[in-house]
Amino acid sequence: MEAPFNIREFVALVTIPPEQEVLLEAIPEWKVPVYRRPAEPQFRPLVPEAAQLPLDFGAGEAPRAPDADGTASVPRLAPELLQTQAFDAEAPAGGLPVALSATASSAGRAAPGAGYGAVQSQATPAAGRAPGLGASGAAEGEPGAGAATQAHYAVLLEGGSVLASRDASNNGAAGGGASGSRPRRLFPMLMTPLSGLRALFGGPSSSPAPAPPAAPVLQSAVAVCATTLQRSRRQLPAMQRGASGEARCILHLDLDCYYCQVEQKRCNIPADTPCAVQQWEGLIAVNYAARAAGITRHMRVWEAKKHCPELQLVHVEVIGKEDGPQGGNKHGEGGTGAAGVRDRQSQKACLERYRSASREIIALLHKTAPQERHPRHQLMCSLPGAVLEKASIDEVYMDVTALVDKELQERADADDSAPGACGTGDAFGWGSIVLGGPLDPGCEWERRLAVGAQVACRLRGAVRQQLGFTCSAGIACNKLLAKVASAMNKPNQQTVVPPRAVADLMAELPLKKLRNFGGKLGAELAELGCSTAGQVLALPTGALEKRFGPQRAACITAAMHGCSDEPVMVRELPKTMLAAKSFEKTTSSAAIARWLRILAEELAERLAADGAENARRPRSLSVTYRGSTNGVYNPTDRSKSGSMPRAGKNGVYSAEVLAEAAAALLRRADDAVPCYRLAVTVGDFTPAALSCEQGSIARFFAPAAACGSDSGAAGDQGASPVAPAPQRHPQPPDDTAVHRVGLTLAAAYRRRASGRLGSAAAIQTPEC
DNA sequence: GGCCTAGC
DNA sequence: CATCGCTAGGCT
Ligand SMILES: Nc1ncnc2c1ncn2[C@H]1C[C@H](O)[C@@H](COP(=O)(O)OP(=O)(O)OP(=O)(O)O)O1
Ligand SMILES: [Mg+2]
Repeated sequence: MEAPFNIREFVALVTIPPEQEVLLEAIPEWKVPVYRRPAEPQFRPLVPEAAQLPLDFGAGEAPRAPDADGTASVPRLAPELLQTQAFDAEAPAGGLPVALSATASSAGRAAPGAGYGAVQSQATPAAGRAPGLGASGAAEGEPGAGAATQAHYAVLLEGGSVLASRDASNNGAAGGGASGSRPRRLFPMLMTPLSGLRALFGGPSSSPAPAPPAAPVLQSAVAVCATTLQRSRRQLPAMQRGASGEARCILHLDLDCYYCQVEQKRCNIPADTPCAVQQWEGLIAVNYAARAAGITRHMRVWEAKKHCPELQLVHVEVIGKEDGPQGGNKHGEGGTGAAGVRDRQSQKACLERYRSASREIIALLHKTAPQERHPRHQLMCSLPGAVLEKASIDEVYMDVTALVDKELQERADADDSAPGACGTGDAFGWGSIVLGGPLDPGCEWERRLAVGAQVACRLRGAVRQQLGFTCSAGIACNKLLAKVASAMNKPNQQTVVPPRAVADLMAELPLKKLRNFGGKLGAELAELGCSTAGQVLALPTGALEKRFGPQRAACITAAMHGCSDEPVMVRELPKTMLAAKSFEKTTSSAAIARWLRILAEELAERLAADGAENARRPRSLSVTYRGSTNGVYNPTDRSKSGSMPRAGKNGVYSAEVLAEAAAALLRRADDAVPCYRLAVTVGDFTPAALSCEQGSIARFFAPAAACGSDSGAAGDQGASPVAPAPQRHPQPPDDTAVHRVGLTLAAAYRRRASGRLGSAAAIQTPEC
């Protein structure tokens, strides 16, 4: 479990007498080599939902909601800069500085104390859950109300304890014209005292003992840093914002002809020889050399051979004993190309090779762009490195916003004033292709994307060099565009989408290339005469609403613009696991039982490995079958589900038990026979103790209990082939039909909208 | 719980 | 005909 980001553990306090604002201005900013982003200085709250968290650490301050328009009446940032005390050159043991806080109040009443999220919820979904500086971490002795204007400033450190607390009153400190009421705010901070020291006083980073700086100078550096970060995240075009309103940098990585690469590596087939992976008679992956010969996925083997006789074919691994009626789970496979012992009638495909390679890739990505702060590289606040979402067996999304911040901060720290080196990352000779022309280092968003491109390059280099796989990447401000981009230049390339290129990109973009629009939803839009996103946008007003309703219409329109605030979710583990086999029609219950057994064997094996690796076990089990309705083949799968049977002694499931439980579920179906396909699925994982033994031994102790809970009446009927068949006919798309298209899209929007209004914490739930 | 859409 | 095998998520 990742420890959620938590502004807690340490706090140093700063007093900022108003008159010191003048002093601040006297410090030429160019001398403060912090990462500074040019942006217009209007204030908006960073994270509206976070504003409602109990962030106050001044006693008695009540959380305050933002104004109706989502903004809050916070004046300029200037005052937070300044004079410090108790700000040690040594990083305190409890953590690193993560935020600046400033509270001010005018005479007589406590500051409203609105807390603004000190962390971006995008980059750190967990932050929503962190109580921030809850009452528990409250500073002592923050009286809040005073006679004159008071200011309370703090540097918040990780963790939670409050080291000290200090107020500044207008009177006491110095005359300065007092400003009025200033609600408290928090600013994410990108540097620690140490980095600030080095940045300011030029000690080589290896220098053991940097000279302590004058506290005020240091503080202003810290504050400028925070300020610039703050500014850069305000007032973004909708397209660039996440749900939090912050700019993001999103990568989409997609392995090139994935299964082919796995097999070519395994079988030592050179990349430039035409190669395809077959599953029985169909191709499921085709490498680029073979694509050049016109071979495509879903081609039949004979067809492909016709196009390209020298095509190297590799069959996916198959399991299950060939032909014999018993299931002995022997892993067989058909060599590189030709003679393999494989029998479609008795064996099933096994995709474990690709799953396991996928896990390695994910692990490497995770390692290369760590989610946690580097232990030695403590110069940063503990914003997480990257959020990784496994989107399929060969794709990931990564939110590298925090990494980009970090990189830019480090450049600033190093006074690496080589703005020209806003390179697109060419370390490996895999330059990015930038839509709409080269990136402009003068544009902050493009600069950020350039850093994202470098990160992508680094990640691809790691995958290439350490695992031998090439992949392509898209770099953009949201998932939608990043995915479009990653597919635009393949193989082994990456594509950047700067905001200025989006309109042109979308204008011509075929709908099929947009996630969620490749199916029936896209087909319906095609019925309206649209084949590109631009054409959808050109539809007469009301046309979309008429067809899809206002909600879905709004979602569709946003997508057509290239807008999406869908967050990159922390997801690296599968939520369900299934084994499936389709076969020729069978009415034999022995054959069905045998298939169930083979499926269960595979599943049991995978489950054991997963349990050992991830300390979890599934609670639900379901059987999917394809049968007939009214005696005629029905291509629509149906399913029966129940709860998992009890695991064996060591938490390991035996294939027998699994198979029997599946069979019991199937018995509850009256239309499963004749049967054309079976699948067994497990899911609903829950934490479980690690099993100490690997599955082989536990097989001995198969608890006889069949189906765990419900369905005590397992012995119900089996036959009655001609059942009442309550099924409808294949529905013509008339007006009365349920209109299910585009629901996913709309639901995601609603979810985030409610997140903004209600509990921000609910948006992301942790992995089990 | 069961079915549907969308994707790789 | 129904290309296979697999995953995620939505609605009722
Ligand atoms: N319909 C399918 N049935 C079975 N396996 C599939 C299917 N589609 C894709 N796969 C598998 C094989 C692919 O190598 C892998 C990744 O898919 P995908 O990324 O779409 O293509 P690809 O990785 O083969 O080529 P590309 O270079 O275009 O990404 O998933
Ligand atoms: Mg791919």
